Amino acid sequence: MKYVNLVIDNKSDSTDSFYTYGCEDDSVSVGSKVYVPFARGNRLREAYVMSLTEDVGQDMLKKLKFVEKVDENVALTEEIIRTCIWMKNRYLCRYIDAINCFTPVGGKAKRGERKNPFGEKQGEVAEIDDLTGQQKDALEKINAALRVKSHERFLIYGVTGSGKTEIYMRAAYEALSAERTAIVLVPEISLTGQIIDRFIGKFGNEKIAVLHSRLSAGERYDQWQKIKRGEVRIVIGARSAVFAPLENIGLIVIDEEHESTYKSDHTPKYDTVEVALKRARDDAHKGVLLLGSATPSVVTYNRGEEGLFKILKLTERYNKVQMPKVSIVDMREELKKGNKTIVSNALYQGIKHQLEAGKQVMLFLNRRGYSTFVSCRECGYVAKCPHCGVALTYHKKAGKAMCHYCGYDEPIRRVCPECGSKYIRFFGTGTEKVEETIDSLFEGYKSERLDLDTVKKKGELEKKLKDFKTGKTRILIGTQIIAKGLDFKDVGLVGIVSADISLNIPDFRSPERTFQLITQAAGRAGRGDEMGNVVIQTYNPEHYSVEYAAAQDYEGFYHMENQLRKYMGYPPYSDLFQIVFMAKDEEEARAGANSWYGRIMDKMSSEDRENVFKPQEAYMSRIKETYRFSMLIKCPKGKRNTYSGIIAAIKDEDRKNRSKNYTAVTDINPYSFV
DNA sequence: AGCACGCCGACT
DNA sequence: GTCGGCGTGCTC
Repeated sequence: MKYVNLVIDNKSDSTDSFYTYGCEDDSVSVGSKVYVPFARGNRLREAYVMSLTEDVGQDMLKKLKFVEKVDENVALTEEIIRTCIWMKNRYLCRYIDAINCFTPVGGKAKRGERKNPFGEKQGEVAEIDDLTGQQKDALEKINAALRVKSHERFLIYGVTGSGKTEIYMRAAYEALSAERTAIVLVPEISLTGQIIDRFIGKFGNEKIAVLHSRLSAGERYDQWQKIKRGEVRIVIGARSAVFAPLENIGLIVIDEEHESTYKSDHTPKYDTVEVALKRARDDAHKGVLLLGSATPSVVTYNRGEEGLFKILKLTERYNKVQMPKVSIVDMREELKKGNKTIVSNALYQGIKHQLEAGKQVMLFLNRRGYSTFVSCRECGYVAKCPHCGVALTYHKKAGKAMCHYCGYDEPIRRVCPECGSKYIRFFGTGTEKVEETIDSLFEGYKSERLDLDTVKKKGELEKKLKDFKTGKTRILIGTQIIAKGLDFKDVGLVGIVSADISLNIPDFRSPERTFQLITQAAGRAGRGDEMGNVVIQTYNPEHYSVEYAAAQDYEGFYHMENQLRKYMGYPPYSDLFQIVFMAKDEEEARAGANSWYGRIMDKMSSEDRENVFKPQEAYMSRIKETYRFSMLIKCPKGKRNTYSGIIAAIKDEDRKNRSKNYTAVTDINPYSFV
């Protein structure tokens, strides 16, 4: 007879704690999935064993109930349970939210084997002449850590086309040779078929499993069981694959580590890089964490400089392919010359030249965010918050320009405060407009548009990409969806229609995203033998992120941006806690936000209070009839536990209070603040 | 009395 | 989240 501490699979905050049950089944241990009678109805509930207890008190014994059934198919490991407890504290979610990340949700009894999700794919065996010297050095360091089975972290900073994938594959090979396993994470499964092909080509079909959110419940269950039974040694997938139930993990690769898709946007709002690090360093694995990017996030690179990651640089392109030639077009000059369209003369001439020479063209417009910003068409002035340095957002109803961080607002100006012109405009352009303009300018050349709406239809994306690959489509217009990882040999020109849209999103990461977008997009040009061309159109040609991107100088950008982050106290020098309050009734949401603000201020030291910003109406203040208020807390380095503790304590107060009519959702270091 | 409904509170 | 318990108030 033993006692087990369980977490009940109950979607409620108020039952988010351990319950002690008696257990007579010897096979039950930490990580077991069991069924227990719960609450008055004693209905059988799913539950997970979090820890074992030797003894329980007398009063507890009186009400003690017993484990009734064990589910042997879904046993988690102790390492997984440790990671779940860590996730609960780090992301302020429920235990069960963390546990559900690791379980094969929707795992119903299966009706025969489903077909392999790879289909008849045989994989591609890429012909690698030899590794470059830089690749060899990097690989040798990674393999050395794998050989002695010590936990180490590496960041490969390698320019586009420098051969990072080849290093991932060889490191995975080393891990497998030592009878260990590997996880390979990619930002978007549908766009990374190339990596999967190459892994299958090297390791074969049977050793690899694929995990991502687009699998059906049954497919997911099959993959999960295959991994659990030890039949596969490598798991490739999108962010949720970091939860693969592998044992003896030697290597976790995160390709394009800077990508926003690694931050989960629903509960639990985890950061994949952090979870991967937590798992890799666990004594059960002592694995190597390997991040790769051509444009590492400022946070990761800073951690590298601080010694938390070993930085491995790959500065040469494979086969000595030249970096593209980049030019910046000042759109203010275009306006002065009387060109009011979104295509500058330089871009027009560039496209024309490429099309006539039989080459292809890619055009990017990052229309992310609905945020309309306020700008002067004559001088490029953008209304910014004097306290936060981020662009102010136009609020039509209030007739004001507002800051989403601190709540500062100012009236909409009719006249530009910089140059006095009357050409103050609210910007917000989409890819459709670009398509329309391009089609009228280049009649007879087939163009296609690719953005989020297109990806939603299954098969549509693949078809459009195929048409471009075969040359049927000559001009591809898209959002950042087409900026990542795609490899087309005949693209002679990449045009960035407007660098300003991403630059002016009211977020401290805007310069970083702009730099990444331009660099990634530019990397699509000239992948074949000839040097490619890139044209960047902007109203901010002197902005450091545009200049450094045009110069293809990551480290220059990093040092500039890092200084600014330090000065402003943004990540990596702080963690940003965002708390969103939601309710059907506007006043309930407002009251909840104000109550939290008051209680947080009460619990904070006077020095910490200045890091708490007053709650305000969220930018999207009403979604689906739910009102939203949001609050931001800037948590300085080293105070994370203190601040998390305060928030957890307030959640606890709320847990017991049934009269509250709002929901508070915490997001630590959210991807987007709008 | 008998029942429908809604609120409350506890869940090991 | 979800259930049973219990009070209220309506109808027979």
